[in-house]
Amino acid sequence: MIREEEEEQKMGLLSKKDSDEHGYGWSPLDTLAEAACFIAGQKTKEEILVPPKKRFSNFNFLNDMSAGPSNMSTTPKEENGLIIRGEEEVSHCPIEQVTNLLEEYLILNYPKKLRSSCKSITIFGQNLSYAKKKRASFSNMVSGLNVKKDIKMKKRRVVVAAKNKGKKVKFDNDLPPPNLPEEFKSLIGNMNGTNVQRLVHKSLFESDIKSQQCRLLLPRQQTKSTNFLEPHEKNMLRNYGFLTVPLIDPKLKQQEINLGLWNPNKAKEFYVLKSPWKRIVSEHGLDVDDVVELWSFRVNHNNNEINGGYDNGGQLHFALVLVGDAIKKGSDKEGTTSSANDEATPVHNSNPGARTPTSSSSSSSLCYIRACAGKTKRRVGRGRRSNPDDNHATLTALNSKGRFPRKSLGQHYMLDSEINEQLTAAANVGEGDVGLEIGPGTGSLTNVLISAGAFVLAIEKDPHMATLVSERFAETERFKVLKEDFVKCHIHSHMSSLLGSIEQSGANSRYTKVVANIPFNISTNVVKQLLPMGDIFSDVVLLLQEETALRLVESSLRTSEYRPINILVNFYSDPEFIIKVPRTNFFPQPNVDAAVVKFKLKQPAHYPPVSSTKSFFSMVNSAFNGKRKMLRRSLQHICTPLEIENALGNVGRPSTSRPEELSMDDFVKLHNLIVKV
DNA sequence: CATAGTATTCAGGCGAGGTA
DNA sequence: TACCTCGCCTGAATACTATG
Repeated sequence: MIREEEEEQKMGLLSKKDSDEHGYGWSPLDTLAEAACFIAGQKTKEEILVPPKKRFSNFNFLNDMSAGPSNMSTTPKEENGLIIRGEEEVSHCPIEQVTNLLEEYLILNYPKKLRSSCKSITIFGQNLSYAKKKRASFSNMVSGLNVKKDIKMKKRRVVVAAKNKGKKVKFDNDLPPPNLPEEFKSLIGNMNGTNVQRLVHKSLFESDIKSQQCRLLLPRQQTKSTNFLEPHEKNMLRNYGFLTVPLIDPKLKQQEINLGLWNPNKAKEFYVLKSPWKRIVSEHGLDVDDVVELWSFRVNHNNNEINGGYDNGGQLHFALVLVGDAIKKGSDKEGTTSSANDEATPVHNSNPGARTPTSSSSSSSLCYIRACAGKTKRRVGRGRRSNPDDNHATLTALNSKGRFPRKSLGQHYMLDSEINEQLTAAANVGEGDVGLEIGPGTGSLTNVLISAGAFVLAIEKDPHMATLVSERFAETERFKVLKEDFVKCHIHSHMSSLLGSIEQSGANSRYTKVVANIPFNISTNVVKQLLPMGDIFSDVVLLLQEETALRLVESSLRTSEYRPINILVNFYSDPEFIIKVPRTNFFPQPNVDAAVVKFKLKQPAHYPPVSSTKSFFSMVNSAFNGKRKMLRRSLQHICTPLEIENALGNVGRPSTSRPEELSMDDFVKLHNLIVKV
């Protein structure tokens, strides 16, 4: 037990019984009602008007407000307070007595932990001038009880108040005139930036700097007057809580930052800058009292081609500018200088033809919302049917489960239903086919597969997403989901049981196919696992990292990319590169582009003729283990160098061959010759 | 216009959930 | 399990406003 509580027990203020009695199911409202009963004398709690209220911190004890104190100039709103009505003892009770009684009651009846929860009780009495003087938070009343923690809290507050003295954020427009540094003007001009405006001018506070908090609160007064967001951006923020926006940092380096919204859809919405704000703070050595300005501007204004026809406002960008001493600090950290003395002037296409490398990188890393929203709108414009799995639906589905894509699971959700259709088309999925989907996520691809007439078995590792997708397709009998890790599960037995149940239902399955958007980090493992399953699958269509896709499909002899996986791919399948898929189609956006690859699986009878696939791939792996070694050396554990040289001669290769010089057919022949030996 | 009560603002606290 | 990140909540400071 902590020392404070021991002391309180000695004083008879706290007992374990109290703690148990009030530790559960207690509410500040109950306490206040009971305290009011105590003060009022005879009343029971039920007789006291308790207005419905969520926030309990500002209860006003008002004596007989129905009559209304004669000198009360503004009528308090009932919902703000707990009102004790009509009792003589209260209405005529001197205010100091009310205070004392309240204090006495709470000390006697509630342990410290609970007392500290009703900190702010504003007390009004008939003598209002006295009441105002006496207007102190209850925490201050309690802090006079020699309770260490409360004294400490009080001291801390005094320190904070002293620190902030004189620099409290002004609520009016008493801000210095906007003054965008020349280098920012120039850069924004090069990006064809328009609608340049200062959103926020702010001295940094502890909460903006503290590493635990990782955020910059944007004063509401300043942001609400600027109207810097377009309606669809506001909607996205309200629905999903954040928006990724390209930011020019004080070193003119471009990065992305998340703009968050607190208290969405409530009267008091706040904008905050989130990740990677913490990194910006440390990179620029920002500290309390440093002054920063956040500017916003739009790029690609009226450029429907780039904006996907979504709107004419252009893509939102931010610029973070250091002001005053912060500039020096920032430049000291960087070792460069900057000036910020010019008058702010609007930047309007000062250099329309020029696009800096920064700006081009910006367009390649459009914030996900804009990139994907643009696509959706464009499709609608072409008159295509609206799809239930557009970006909005995908994000809504995630939001409905309170999910954010997990990096540990490599989750990147496809936002473009057209890509899902192309995946399905590549596998030529039709009526009666059986599809295996790995990682269905929100079910956007699943939906396309089912619509194409397939029975779908989905394997989902994330239990939340498995629940989501099973709820979504609860109506259909063509769908089954397994909460398993594909890499570890026995896919053969699952497929057998599914095929069995389909046959029992009287349906005839034509082909079994794999169609999946899999996490990039497990793609090679999945490929290795799937391709040898020509006995159950006819086609495997995967969305892979573009580099992986190219390596699997197009790696040629004598290149550093030529590896055992290429032998495996060609041994078991005929691979085909279908299309490239830009990274902007995913949420969250990965750092690489993707591509659709189709593997037409060979039937086991059509595999290259080797006596044993196990010994064949063992030999291939041994050969590539010593990639720079000649085969006669790296395979000498199988047979003698002379025999290997002879075998290579029979294959038509020089005796000094290295593994990257042999095709899959050459390896097959070599294996068969060595095995014969 | 002065006064005093109410409303608003926002820095800082802190707990919850996610991640390494 | 410790650390990170997020976002709601609290309360002091300040602005607003009704009244005489």
